[in-house]
Amino acid sequence: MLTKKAKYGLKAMVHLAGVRPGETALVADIAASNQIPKKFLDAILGELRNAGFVHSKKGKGGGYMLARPPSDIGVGNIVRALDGPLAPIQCASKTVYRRCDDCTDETRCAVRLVMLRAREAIAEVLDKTSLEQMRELGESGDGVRSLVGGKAARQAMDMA
Amino acid sequence: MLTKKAKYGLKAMVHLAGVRPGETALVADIAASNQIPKKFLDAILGELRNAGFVHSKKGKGGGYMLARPPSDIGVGNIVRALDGPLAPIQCASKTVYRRCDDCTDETRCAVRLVMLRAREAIAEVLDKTSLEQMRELGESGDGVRSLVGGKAARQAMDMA
DNA sequence: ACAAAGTTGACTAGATTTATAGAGTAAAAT
DNA sequence: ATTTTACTCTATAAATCTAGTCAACTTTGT
Repeated sequence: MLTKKAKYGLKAMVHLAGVRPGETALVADIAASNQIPKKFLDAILGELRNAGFVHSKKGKGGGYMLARPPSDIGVGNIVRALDGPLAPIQCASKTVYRRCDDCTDETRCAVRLVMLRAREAIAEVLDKTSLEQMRELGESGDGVRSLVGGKAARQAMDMA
Repeated sequence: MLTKKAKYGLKAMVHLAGVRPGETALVADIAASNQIPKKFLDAILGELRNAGFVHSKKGKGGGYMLARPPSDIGVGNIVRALDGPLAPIQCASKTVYRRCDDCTDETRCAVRLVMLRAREAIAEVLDKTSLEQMRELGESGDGVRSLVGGKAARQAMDMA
């Protein structure tokens, strides 16, 4: 299970992917339109800033914006920044591997071997979906006919 | 991330799948050979008993045993019993679905739509692996190679 | 230049869940 | 009755989630 931190963070990133490039969004607005506790979102966006995913600006006209185009940001990496490794257990993680204290022979741990496969499956979805693609999923309203049909819709939006 | 409860529970179930049918295993033995805090394992096995996965017997010669043959027990269902739904967020769960408080239009929530796919991927692995198969993975020792067999799998091993 | 208003950022605190330990109770076998 | 084992209840430390207060910075109005 994702923590609420990651869930809120992903929602905020989708929101930021929806503002016109160069413009900013206020924490208060992101919080209101996504029903996220504002102070919690403050902290979350702070972490995302430290991780280099977003830039912030104080004062009037300030707010948050994406640091890179949403097509360059992988969903999996957002989750990693907020919740840590995708792997169900840390000894099955590729990015932040750490040995289990309770395992003598890791290469024969049945739980780890299954969770390696689960990690692979999760990463296959989350690392191959960009923030832009995730946002398009929500726009089209249906998850099944997804990645191909969304691009034209996005370009239409940008023109408007 | 799985909680330690689920991780320990899975290890205990693998252990139980390894005792000869009809025989029991002691909590103390399971705890010792898997480096699990005994009292915690007590509680975990209690939950697994309430969920119908294992039977227990008190007194001398007592202990725990599987309630069904390990080929009839899905890994996903063990995880569900201990940690709840497999889905990264509850609104993406099929077994224990619950609406998000913070979502107005669920069918257009980008986060949910991505997590539905992640859930599908996780369930594909965990629900199609039986406890018996999981245990066999650990027995063969080079489970990664024999399962996936590819270059990526070998690299994952190398990191460990 | 200065004050005021808007906005992020940092620090503290309480409520809830997770992870662990201890002490003792209940049942079953000998 | 004694021993062996599962089971229950309580308690503590850490992490998660949320709210509140105040500080730091940036623009705008005068």
